[in-house]
Amino acid sequence: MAKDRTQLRREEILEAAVEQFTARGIAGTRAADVAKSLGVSNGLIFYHFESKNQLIADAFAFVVDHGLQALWKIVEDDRPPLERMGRALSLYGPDEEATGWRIWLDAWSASLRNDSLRETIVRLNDAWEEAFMALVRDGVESGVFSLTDPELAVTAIIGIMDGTAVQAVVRGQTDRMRSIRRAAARAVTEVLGLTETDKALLLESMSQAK
Amino acid sequence: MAKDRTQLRREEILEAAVEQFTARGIAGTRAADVAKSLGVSNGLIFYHFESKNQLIADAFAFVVDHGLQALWKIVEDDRPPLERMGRALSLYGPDEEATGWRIWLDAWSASLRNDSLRETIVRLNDAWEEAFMALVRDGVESGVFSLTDPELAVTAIIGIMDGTAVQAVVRGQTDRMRSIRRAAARAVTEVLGLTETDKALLLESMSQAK
DNA sequence: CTCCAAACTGACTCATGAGTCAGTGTTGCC
DNA sequence: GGCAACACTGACTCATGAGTCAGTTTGGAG
Repeated sequence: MAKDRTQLRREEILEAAVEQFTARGIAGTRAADVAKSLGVSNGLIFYHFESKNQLIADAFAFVVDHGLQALWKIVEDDRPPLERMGRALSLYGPDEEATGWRIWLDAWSASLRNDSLRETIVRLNDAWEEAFMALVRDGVESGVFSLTDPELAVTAIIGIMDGTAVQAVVRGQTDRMRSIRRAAARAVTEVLGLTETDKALLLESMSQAK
Repeated sequence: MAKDRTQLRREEILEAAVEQFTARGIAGTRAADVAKSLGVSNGLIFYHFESKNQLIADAFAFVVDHGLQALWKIVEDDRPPLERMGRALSLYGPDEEATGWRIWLDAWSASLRNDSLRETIVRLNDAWEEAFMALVRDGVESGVFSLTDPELAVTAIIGIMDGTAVQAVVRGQTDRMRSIRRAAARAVTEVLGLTETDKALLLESMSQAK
């Protein structure tokens, strides 16, 4: 099932759109920006997508699908739970520039007026929850994590990560932000109920680049 | 120091603007909407505010100032720390409809392109951190909270609350949301290291309306 | 009461950007 | 190699909404 010409072009446009959204924000991106960045005509965008709103929704569905593929590769790996958790957390959490997260603040806001985008976001959130839940259960089963209520732990972890991301985007790279980031990482190890050795290990793997 | 005519009008406009932002979103609100809701002319908005961006920034500064006043009233009260924490959390956290939070998702996103708004948001975040820090210290001092690192606890609490708010806005009032909300509230009691009795008390006071 | 400055009006300009469409180029199938 | 069908172009329309401005009203100081 080789992707046909149209399919390839659509994906090219989606990738370019995401790039532009990241750089200019969703509202700040004109259809023409996407076209220009690909060296194609304005009209082509609307040849392949019904409207700008649809392009936005499709673009997010596209990144979400790719992100989730990467996530499941980590979760279903046969490495020890602690390492998988570290990898999942650094995939999820904001990097130093928080570039990847800017787009999500935009998406949250845009989802209030774009139902299909909202559905994509909920799908993403559900998947991450499920993934963290699987990881937490594995860790508890193998005795590395020590906690009583996985759901509570997962909610806390996701909340801490989202919250840190928001701060990271709004505050940028400041001293205050660096200390928040550290505190957040340590709070997660706390939630998981790790031994001191394992805390250090997790922090180590979280601070590594993807 | 009676507020003069101009000052009053400015505040009227700011209030109306916030109302409109909540209902239509920041990007979806036209200067004309604000004017219309007050029954004044379009031009008056620009007589009192230099630009729409400035109106946005000033409107947020306005709600922030009011919110923070309410916050400090709670923090500096002479009630026991547990009760003050409960009150602060229910002031901060999203209510059932999460209406109050929609505007913040918009604000985060808009702050990426509005520096003065960004500064307001950082000021707000700093103030909440300071407030929670004070509450946590008081609670630890009086022996009600049992935790080793206040900064870590505050980062976790704010993260959990922000994260829950994001979910609440995106998911709306669903069953999944209700369970997330419960898990989040309990995760906070966990972070504070409360006794079973105090956990129940805090949950009680958090679930009460403002 | 008079008069001036400040508050206010609303019709206007102007830039912007989504979406259209008539026409051109390209592919690959018969 | 001819001819659909599809991919693509780019100049165009059109709605929208921020911001302007010349003129009008108002309120309060003298």
